[in-house]
Amino acid sequence: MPELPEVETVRQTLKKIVLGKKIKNVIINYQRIIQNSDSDTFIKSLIGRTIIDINRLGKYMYFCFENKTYLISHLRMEGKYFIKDSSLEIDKHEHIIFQFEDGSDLRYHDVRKFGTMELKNEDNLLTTHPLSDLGVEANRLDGKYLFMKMNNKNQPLKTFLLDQSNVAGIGNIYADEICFKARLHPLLNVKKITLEECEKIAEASNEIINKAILAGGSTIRSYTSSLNVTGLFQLQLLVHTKKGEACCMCNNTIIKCVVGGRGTYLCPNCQKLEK
DNA sequence: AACGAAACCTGCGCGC
DNA sequence: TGCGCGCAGGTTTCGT
Repeated sequence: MPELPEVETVRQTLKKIVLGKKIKNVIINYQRIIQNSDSDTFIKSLIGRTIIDINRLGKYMYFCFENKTYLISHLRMEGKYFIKDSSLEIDKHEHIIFQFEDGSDLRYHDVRKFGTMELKNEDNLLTTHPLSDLGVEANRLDGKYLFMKMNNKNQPLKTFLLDQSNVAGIGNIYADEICFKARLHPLLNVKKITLEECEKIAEASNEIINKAILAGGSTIRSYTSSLNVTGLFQLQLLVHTKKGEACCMCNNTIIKCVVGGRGTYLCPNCQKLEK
């Protein structure tokens, strides 16, 4: 469940529950989720730590501990967190389990095992990959920034928007919605995009992402939701998942195509390649 | 620099 | 019921 609004929702919900909790033990059932550290080091670094904050940049969430160490977590396609009593049986998809001193667990659940976790310290948190490579947050864009980033690039608009070093936090759902709101074709080459159009893209992104955060993100195609929180922004989606339906602006039929290998929804009448 | 395809994984829905 | 295929909200890597 992972674009900016969904990760932000997880962050806010999780923060209310785990702030101040102290880690008693960590269980790793699938090692590959841990990046740049062996299981032993990972576990030893976390035992005794108290969570004092949870922050987010783009789709990366990070836990802050009292000794100025950090744990970056990326949910990728299907990562979720659950809080459970430590005595409850461990689900086969619960790969990393943080056991707190109060008897509760924070369990990382990931059917496809694509998610990642990485330990950082105060010195390298923001200055090394991945956080050092992120562009501006998808709800804090301005046209001049986008226009500058597009300079000398030769690629489709959607590909540009999905590149996290250009804009942090946009994924496949919101990329489609932003292109539609800006009335631009996802395949439109960024070298043809004007400053004025960049202003429209920035405005569309800021508005859509902020509305989605307020709605708790989107829940599509997922039966269980992280922390039992189900977003409602899918009710406000205008093109994504709407193949065959009527466009809300012009009544033409929404089509589905492929851009950069990703399923892409658009209105061929509102979003024309040639103007 | 840019593209596609493959890789990392599992599960679901579909047509036969 | 079973099987194979395509698809999935992400990112990295590799070959052209």
